[in-house]
Amino acid sequence: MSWTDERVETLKKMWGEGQSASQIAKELGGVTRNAVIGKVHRLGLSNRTTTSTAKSDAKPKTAKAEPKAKAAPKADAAPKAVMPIAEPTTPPPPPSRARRAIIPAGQPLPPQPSANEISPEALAKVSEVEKKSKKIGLMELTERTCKWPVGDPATEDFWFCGLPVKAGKPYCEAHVGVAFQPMSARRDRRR
DNA sequence: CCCTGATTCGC
DNA sequence: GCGAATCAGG
Repeated sequence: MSWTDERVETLKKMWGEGQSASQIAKELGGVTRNAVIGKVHRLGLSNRTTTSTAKSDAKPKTAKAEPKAKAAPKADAAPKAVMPIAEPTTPPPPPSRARRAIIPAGQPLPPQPSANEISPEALAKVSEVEKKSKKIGLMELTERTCKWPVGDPATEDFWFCGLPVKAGKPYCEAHVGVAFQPMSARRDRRR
């Protein structure tokens, strides 16, 4: 496969949307995530503030025998005024509601943690995922199983999602979606 | 172990 | 220009 205009455009679009390289690669097909990343770099639209591997130190196998004199470390302590973009997530509502089990088993309490008004799409996705969930018990939770609780802790109708977590996060992709709101779709909660 | 992006370098 | 191999981090 080659990088046709269309493909490049899809790449740009998805990358812009914050899609991961692997997702993009999967979408495009015929390419690996490496190819995608490589292309992204060549296109110049790389840094998206992610795995800030701002290391200028990459040592490939074949050590380049270039005793390059290291540039003197900049003494300019640029006062990085990083600030704004740091409020993207809203980790409010997840799960674990240690509610007193005084609730009539199987009655009125579907109030899923965040079933308020998260993005409908996200919720829909969650519902979908719940069907596929492994329905694992507390004991089966591991470092990489989604720890999103499903059902009512007060009943037998309770389990954990158990799907593979999304790199680093405690939940699977779908649940990360509802746990970490992008910050929009959240305004307007005035009662 | 899973995933992520970043970089290098032979092609 | 391309992307596998590799690196580095979560």
